[in-house]
Amino acid sequence: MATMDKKNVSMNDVAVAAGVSLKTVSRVINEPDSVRESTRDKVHSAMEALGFRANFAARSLKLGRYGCIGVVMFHLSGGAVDMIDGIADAAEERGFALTMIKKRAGEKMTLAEAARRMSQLPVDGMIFNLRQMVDDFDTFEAPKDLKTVIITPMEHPTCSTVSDDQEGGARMACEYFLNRGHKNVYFVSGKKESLSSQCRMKGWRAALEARGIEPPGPLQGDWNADSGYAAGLVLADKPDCTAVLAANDCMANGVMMALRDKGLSVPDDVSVIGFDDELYKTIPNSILTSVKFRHRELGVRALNEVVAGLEAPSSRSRTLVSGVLVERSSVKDLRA
Amino acid sequence: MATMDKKNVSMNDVAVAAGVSLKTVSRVINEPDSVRESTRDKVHSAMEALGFRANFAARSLKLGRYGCIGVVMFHLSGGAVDMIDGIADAAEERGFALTMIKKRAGEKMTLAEAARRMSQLPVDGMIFNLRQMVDDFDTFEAPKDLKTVIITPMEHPTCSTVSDDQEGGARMACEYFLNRGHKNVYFVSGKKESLSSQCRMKGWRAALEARGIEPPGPLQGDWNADSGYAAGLVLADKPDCTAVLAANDCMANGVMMALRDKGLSVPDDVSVIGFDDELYKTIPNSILTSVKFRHRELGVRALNEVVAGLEAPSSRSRTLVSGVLVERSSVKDLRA
DNA sequence: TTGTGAAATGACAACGTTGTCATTTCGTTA
DNA sequence: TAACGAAATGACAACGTTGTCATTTCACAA
Repeated sequence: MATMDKKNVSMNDVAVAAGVSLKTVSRVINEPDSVRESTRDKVHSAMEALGFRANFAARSLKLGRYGCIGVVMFHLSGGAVDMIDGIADAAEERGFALTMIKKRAGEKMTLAEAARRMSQLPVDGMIFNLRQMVDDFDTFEAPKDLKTVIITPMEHPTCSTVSDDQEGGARMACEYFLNRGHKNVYFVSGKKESLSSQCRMKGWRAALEARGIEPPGPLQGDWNADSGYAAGLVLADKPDCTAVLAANDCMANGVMMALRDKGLSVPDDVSVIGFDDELYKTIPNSILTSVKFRHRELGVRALNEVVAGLEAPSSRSRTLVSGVLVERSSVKDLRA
Repeated sequence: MATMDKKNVSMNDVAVAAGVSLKTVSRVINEPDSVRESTRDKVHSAMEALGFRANFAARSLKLGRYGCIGVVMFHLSGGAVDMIDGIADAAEERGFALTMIKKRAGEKMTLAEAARRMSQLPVDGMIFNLRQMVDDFDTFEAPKDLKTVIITPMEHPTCSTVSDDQEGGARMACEYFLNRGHKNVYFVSGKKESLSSQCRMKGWRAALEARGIEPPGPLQGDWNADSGYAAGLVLADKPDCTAVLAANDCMANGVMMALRDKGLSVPDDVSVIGFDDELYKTIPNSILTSVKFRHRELGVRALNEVVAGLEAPSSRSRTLVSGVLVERSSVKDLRA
């Protein structure tokens, strides 16, 4: 059979089969309006019959671009799904595909290393998803011809960055407490090395200090419910504790369970706010008020920033995506 | 400056700068041992000085392969993170990068459509992550030159498939109940259109029927805790209900909360098993026994299957990754 | 019919690599 | 020193597209 003769069908094969020139086949694909309808049909039939598929490599070589955005996942956690979702949807919409690589578990990857690997791949620009500190963060310089956007709460000297406003979210939650008559707010942190946890803590601290309140020592957690429970047991014994901000919903739930086990009621005795708004998925009739970040939106913004910067890779911007306070009934208004 | 003269530095530029031929530069990159050390050093310095980076398109064009595996996410849910993690790690290890596209929300994507889009991208093979039914599943034929692996519980006539053994996991959980003296097992399902839910239900049914037990009508849930709670309220009124299998942990938790609110104790009055083993993250001191699937392993297997099939795209295999029962204390042994 | 300008098509080079094969250089031995 | 084989290097074509520019075909008016 004719189709078995060659491994790959090229435009030339199609051209011969259709009795036209190579260039005409190219035109049928890239500027169909410029070729007569009868010719177009011939070419289309030939493509169909031979099973032609344009060669990505040749095309990119000629065009000098790939139509792909690189994504480096330094960290792949729960919220990452929504972010990838946002990145992928936005990419799709703008006609880009994603090329992804990941830091291996245990491996220590620097920004420079990530950039080096990415620049061997078919990408026009790249996004780094960076949730922890990395050695060469401040000294890193992105390749001059490859627009680079870093998703991180820290500011970078030369690259564009995009981030949730974690600090602002924490501040918002704190002020929510304070505006309802609470005199102080305790804080349960996530893992020490997590930038999210650090930012949330920073916002909490700032909000209290802005009102002249000395922040009490934060309690160290590890994101999971058990560590929240342990913190809750400690907090239950503090008479001045009327408000607790936990760095995520799981720990907030742990805190609430501990308080309950100690005979205290939420929100009547102690008010609680968490982060990420995901407890309702697991707990029926959940009452937990929570700060929710729009991970999807974050991804969309990051991708748009890359695409916008393709022509001017050295441009630099900083985008913050605000959080939202999802109100339920875990906070008591003490003024009432 | 010399570095500003050209947009992209080619091997030719390096060759001229180093005073060697184009081919020698190529050799320094691909077979360094075949070039004298002094020459190698000259070339390396030149590459450094000019900031040379090999052109992916040209290289792929010549080699006829990309070193990339395509991933199509028809569905991007919680467990997907671990799976992507597995795929990415395995890819990394074998020297492949990932090229990813995603079905847009609301868009209706068929396998043929996904294959068509992927074959325009730089990929040597592809993985479809398919968690719901799709119109052309049975009629789909993968491109002959592009190894295709589908992650799905259904068998496919021509493509290789990889899946968790969801049915087996459900059977295992059921038998766990039955072996401990339970005479019947109730089932709370996930969303109707989910293949996971359907498979889990099928396994539950099979396990009961194998012992000559008529399965009671399943209760319809939607994966979230509230639907589990509703189911739990119904089950609390059934005197013969001693064992409940919920299609995920969130609903299992809902069931347990409802039972408790109705004055029943878990496991003393009713035993419960869930799926996914994630409740411990959210609930302190969680007692829920759960069937856990190894999503990461699933991803690894899928990638390995693609890579193994690169040379023989039409080969076909079926891989099942077994689940694990994580025992806690939510099941009572009635024989004791 | 012929002439005209616009529309349609084609020939050829170029993108930056790697494979093939020829040539040069080198270290050794006669 | 000459001759030799092995090691190192180079010249050139090829991969499958798209851009440039030249050529052919067409519809229409004279």
